[in-house]
Amino acid sequence: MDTPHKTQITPTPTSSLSKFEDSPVFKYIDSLSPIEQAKSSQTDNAFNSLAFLSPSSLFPSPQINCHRESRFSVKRHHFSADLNTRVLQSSNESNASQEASKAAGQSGLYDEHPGCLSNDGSSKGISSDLFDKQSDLAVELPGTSKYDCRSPDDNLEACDALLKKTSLEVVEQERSPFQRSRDEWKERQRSFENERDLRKIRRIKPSEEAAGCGWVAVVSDVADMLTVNTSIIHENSDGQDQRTVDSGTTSFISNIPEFSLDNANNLENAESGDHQGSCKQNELGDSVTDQTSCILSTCLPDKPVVTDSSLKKDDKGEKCSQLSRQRSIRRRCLVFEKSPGFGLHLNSLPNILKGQNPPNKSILSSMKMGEVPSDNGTVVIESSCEAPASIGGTDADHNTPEKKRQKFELVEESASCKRCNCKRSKCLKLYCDCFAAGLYCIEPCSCLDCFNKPIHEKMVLETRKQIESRNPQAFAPKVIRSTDSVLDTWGENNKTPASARHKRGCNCRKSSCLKKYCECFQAGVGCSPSCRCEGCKNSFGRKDGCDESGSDGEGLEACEKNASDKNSHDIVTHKNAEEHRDLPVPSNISRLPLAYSGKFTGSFPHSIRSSSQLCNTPEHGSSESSLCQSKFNSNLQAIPEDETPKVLKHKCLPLILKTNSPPNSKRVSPPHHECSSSTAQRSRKLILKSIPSFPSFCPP
DNA sequence: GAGTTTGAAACT
DNA sequence: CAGTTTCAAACTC
Repeated sequence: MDTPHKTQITPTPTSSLSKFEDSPVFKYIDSLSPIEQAKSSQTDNAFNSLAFLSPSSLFPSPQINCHRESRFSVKRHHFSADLNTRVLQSSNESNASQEASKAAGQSGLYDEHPGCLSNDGSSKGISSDLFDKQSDLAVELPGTSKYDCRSPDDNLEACDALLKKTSLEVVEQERSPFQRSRDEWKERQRSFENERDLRKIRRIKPSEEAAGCGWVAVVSDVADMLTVNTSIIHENSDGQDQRTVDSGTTSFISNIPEFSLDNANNLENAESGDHQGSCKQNELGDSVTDQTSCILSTCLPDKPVVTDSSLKKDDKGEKCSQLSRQRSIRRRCLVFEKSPGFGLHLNSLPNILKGQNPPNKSILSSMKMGEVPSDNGTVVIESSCEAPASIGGTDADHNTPEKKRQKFELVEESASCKRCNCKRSKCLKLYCDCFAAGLYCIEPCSCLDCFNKPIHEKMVLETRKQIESRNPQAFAPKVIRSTDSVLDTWGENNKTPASARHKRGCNCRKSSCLKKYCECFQAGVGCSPSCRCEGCKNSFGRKDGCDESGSDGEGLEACEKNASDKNSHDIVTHKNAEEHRDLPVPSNISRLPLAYSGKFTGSFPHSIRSSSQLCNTPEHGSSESSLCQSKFNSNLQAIPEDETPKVLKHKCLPLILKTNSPPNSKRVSPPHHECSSSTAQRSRKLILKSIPSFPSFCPP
């Protein structure tokens, strides 16, 4: 780093020093310090150090973060203060910051080399360039004697010697105000380091790391910090790992929504390198994972994230396996902060069936119920076959560790399920499931030349905007739960589970709407008049009105009886639709598509529900879940609402709900496998009524 | 796993 | 808006 001094100052150390001492600035500083002239070099060093810092560096202004994440800027301080007070006091603290400094120093890359931070140097780099500069400068300070000396004369050795000499003298003296301020500055810089490291977590990209930017070290530092965070996690006195993240941690977590999967993986990898073999993977692993999951769930701001207690395992062995599973959830979701309404989109339910037949228990158990606000603003209460029972269930049922664990697994799956194999679209078109779902591609994806990654955030956002400009509904849920009025329009006979319908309808010509080529079928909904399909035989409901779902077989005879085949579905009519109304129907929640490009976001409070919260409806016995499994496989019809399309495709069920974002492309509604299976009585139709908790998304 | 089919998305 | 092309998932072998 060249400094002005370098060019302005004469080459000889002596002359430069003397000139410095003669300078007005030096005199001024000197006048402020009781240090005698003889120790001016010390002062000089200090001066040089600080001289390179802009006032804003010392006194960061809020605008530092103004580019992005106002949330962050607000909460950051919280975290900073919290973390710093805890971290800085810990014995590890110095290591973390020192290593961070070291890493930065070794790489020699600061923000003057934005490339190391963000490949595009724009989207992310821009947002926090200022901050990074400040913090980077701060990082340099601690070990900057050499650096400082370099400015005037580039004679490092001379400066070192001088510094040593003067420092020895100064140590004995009363610290000057200037020194005190310097100490304060150092402290502040540590704070910055911490924050900067945290921010860097978000921006590190694998390629950059590979480029030797030393990010591994930084990540490692971050890991340390995250580990420290675990201290914030409280454990039950009984030793059970019932942890909860305190508000501070939560804030922090929510402040780094862009914690990328890659980063997380790197972090994890780096860590596992050291501790591999031991499932101990420690707290860092847990911490990171927990936080990551929190991040996922906290893509919705302003709500505390309660990590599911299931995350904590009783035994380490389980922890290990869990960690490996958790790896899969470390997926960064698109957070379109700049575009109101965008957000984490977990709506796109992953393929539930694919590769998982029958769905595992965890999934099934998690599909208990949920509510989904549909586009039209109605809230669809998702119910499972067990819904009725669950309603009368007890909290105890779902609070068991096992239940929690299942829920967590579900979250993992939901977050990691989506994947694509795009080869030409660069994952920036709706062809890409991940992109369409508002998710970044992750490791499991087999895409080529993928641009749908956090490092290309800007491009992703732009592309998204472009697509939306063409079709504002492009990212809106394709399948919506119809309102009663709409249902009327569609006709009684044509109601599919939950009266859901594909918004645009399908256009099938050869598949007879009996294969997943058909979006309606894939979504588990019947075809509607809006479909232009030919020879529709959609087992969920034909567009001509023939509907197998015909309660209790009424329409079965009239229609082709596919009921017997795997695609036949018993639509369970919920006799007690009213019961659903009694369920805790959060006005702001449910399985909303987490990424929604709509403009309705504003109408929804930012709120997050933890998976446990989401599933706070009494859960049903696993036995029932089992009963439903087989059924579920073949019919996802019970999936009430809006979108289920991807439910069929992926085996993930999102438990993470983001309410404030209205439906994004693929909204996920937990598949409600109806458990009508086991008994005749269960074949009753489940009629899911919408609950007008929300203002209508769609203007009349 | 490779090739084919299919229909949505994108383009003209 | 319709026709065509592109694309990736679904499907088949």
